[in-house]
Amino acid sequence: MIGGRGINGTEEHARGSDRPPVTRDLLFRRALQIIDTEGLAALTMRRLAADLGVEAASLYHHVPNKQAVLDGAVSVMREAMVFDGPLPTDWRDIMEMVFLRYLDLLTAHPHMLPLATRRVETDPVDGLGYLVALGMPPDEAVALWQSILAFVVGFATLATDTIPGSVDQPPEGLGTKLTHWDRATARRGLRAILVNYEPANPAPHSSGSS
Amino acid sequence: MIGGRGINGTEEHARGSDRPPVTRDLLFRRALQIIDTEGLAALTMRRLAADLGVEAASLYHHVPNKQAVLDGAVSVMREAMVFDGPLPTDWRDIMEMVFLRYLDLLTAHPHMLPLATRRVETDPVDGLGYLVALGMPPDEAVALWQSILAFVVGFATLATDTIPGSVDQPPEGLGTKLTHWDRATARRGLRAILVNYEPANPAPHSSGSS
DNA sequence: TCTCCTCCCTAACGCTGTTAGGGTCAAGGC
DNA sequence: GCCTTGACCCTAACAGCGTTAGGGAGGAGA
Repeated sequence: MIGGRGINGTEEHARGSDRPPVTRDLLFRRALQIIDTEGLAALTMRRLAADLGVEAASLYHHVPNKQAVLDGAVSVMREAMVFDGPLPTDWRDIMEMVFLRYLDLLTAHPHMLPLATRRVETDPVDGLGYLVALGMPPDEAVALWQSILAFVVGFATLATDTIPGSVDQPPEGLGTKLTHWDRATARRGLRAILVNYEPANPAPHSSGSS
Repeated sequence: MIGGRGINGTEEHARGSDRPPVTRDLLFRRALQIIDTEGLAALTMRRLAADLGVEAASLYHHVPNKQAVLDGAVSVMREAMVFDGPLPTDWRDIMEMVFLRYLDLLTAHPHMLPLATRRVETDPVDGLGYLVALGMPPDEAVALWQSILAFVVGFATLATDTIPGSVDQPPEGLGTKLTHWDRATARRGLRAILVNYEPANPAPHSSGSS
């Protein structure tokens, strides 16, 4: 290599016309793409840099360290958590919709799971305020929130981690069923947890995106 | 270093009297110890070897690769999942006890979580047979099993991953509560899922260790 | 005694994240 | 017009990682 940029562009590009300029956002999106298609281990700084037509050290101009890249990828993934259409009126239906969507998001990006569980984001907390607004005592709201989130995260984790054949001696043909994680099972568990909690005044309340 | 073993024992040890001989079992236990006390990243082959008074390459005489070390550490951790005393009679109480114990185990070894969720082990499957023996349809038993396991794994994951301060703008002092994962909340969620399922004949049935 | 086998060693491979230090080019002040 | 500044990227290198090749020391059995 005789100096990357000089190879296919000496001066006809105004600071990079042969390749799109590296930005934080593009960097994060490429990272998510690599993780999704090739797994978490495939994302190295050199690999990501090569994808962007740049050397590894150059990434540190845009980002302090690799962890920032991973966090950025999580943020990009979370962008899909918006709700455009009309929301259901029943608060339990709303909760179910939101968290099933979250489950779908996690299962759509299975390799992102170890990163996604690293922190609870702002947005779900807004939904927590929604529960309190419905008249649910704060302690109750937190308990419900944690329970549902735990169920969804655990379900997504096991659904993507449980590789077929990992269950030794499945009793009586239950093996194939055990490695198949049905969305209907998740919905049922979600409802089971939801019916266990009751807000004081479950009034229809318009809540924005979550 | 001028040759590890030669330093403090030239021939007065019959194949190692100054240090305990390296065995697979000891290797796994040391690995678990390191992970528990210093985190998953601290466990390197060189570090583990140094702990055992040996060089890194020597570990490959006992173990094919690092993954085997991690799997071994998981097995050692799982040894604590035995139940000596008399079991409850109600099948839901049994399930609750077993899975709360599992939750305690996971929270006691927080750094092991990414490894523990990698595969579903044989033992829980035995418990699954117990549900079927109680007259629960296989599909129902699997769904219940998956739901409970998902809840416990998710709860443990979030309880250990949610670092204080990671929640941005917690509404009205709920922040501290959100990062505190109460065991009572877990028990409540567990019951909520359990009451959603019903075996045909919930007869008391002596089940061994799980 | 000789041989085999177990157990450990040194040395090295290619890979990782990260830092230091320098070069090149567009933009902005005079 | 020039000259300086700063954004952006480079090469080179560091220590550490998992892993492999090849060899040496010493107990066990023929």
